[in-house]
Amino acid sequence: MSFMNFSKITDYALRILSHIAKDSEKVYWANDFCCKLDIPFRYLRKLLTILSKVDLLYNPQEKVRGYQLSRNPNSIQFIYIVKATGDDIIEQKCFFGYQQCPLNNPCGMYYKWKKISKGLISTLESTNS
Amino acid sequence: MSFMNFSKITDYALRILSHIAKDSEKVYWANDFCCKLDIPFRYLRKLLTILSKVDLLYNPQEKVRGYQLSRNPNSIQFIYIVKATGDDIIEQKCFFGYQQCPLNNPCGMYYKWKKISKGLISTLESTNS
DNA sequence: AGTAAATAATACCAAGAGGTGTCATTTATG
DNA sequence: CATAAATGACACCTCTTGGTATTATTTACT
Repeated sequence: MSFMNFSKITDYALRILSHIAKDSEKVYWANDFCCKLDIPFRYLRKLLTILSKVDLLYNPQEKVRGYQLSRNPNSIQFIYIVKATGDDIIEQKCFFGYQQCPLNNPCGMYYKWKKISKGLISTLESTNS
Repeated sequence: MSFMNFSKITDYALRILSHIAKDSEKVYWANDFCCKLDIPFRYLRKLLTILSKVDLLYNPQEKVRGYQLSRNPNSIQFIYIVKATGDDIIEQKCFFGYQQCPLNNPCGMYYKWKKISKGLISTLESTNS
């Protein structure tokens, strides 16, 4: 059922970081995201913790609440967010789902599929807010 | 975790139908697919029944075992197989996973994403074996 | 007729993703 | 100091997908 879509957690992470990037000086609280970004509150809180741990977000000063981007928004590629939240298996499987092609030579889908996934990856690499 | 990949059932269906297309005159049995296509036998059997019901496969003569394509392989687009096995939600969500864009105007990702998914869809539509 | 092989139908099981509840900890503020 | 608000940690629940087991039915073959 999930096809050409990111997992929920990746979607949510992209929403959050894009939202923060709009005003990267501000310190955000969980409440700031909850309603606007349509993410269940408890799940959001869990996700924010995860994003802090992979160093995408941080608490701006020790012992102060809230979140900010951990670096310049222009330096955070979408591909990094996607990988950080688990969707890191791009290109690993062939079109037919085999871990490695059971044929000796690439099948007819190989180049078509390669082209599509390359296009997506380059888009994710070139996008940062 | 599932990103730029079809669901298992779609993968399997594509494997099966592509395999049959190699010799569309032959009558295939479940056993013919099992090992070659790396699909668990019980699951394969269930899937074959599904593919019969959506009219991709059929039992060639009433009261005869086995499966054949229900039509000319050249007329079965990959997109049809993908949709028949449930992965039919292409293009329905925006890049950020919203069911509909919460902005009034398309966001910056809209056209990039559209381009990618259009590319995939046209590939699936133009591929039939 | 009897048996084996293939399929249908159905229920069940397992794992992972998405989501919730609860409690403890930390800091700001009165 | 006491309280409220925000966060962290952790256990737990639910739903879907992928996969298995069981039984019944149908047909070919002897």
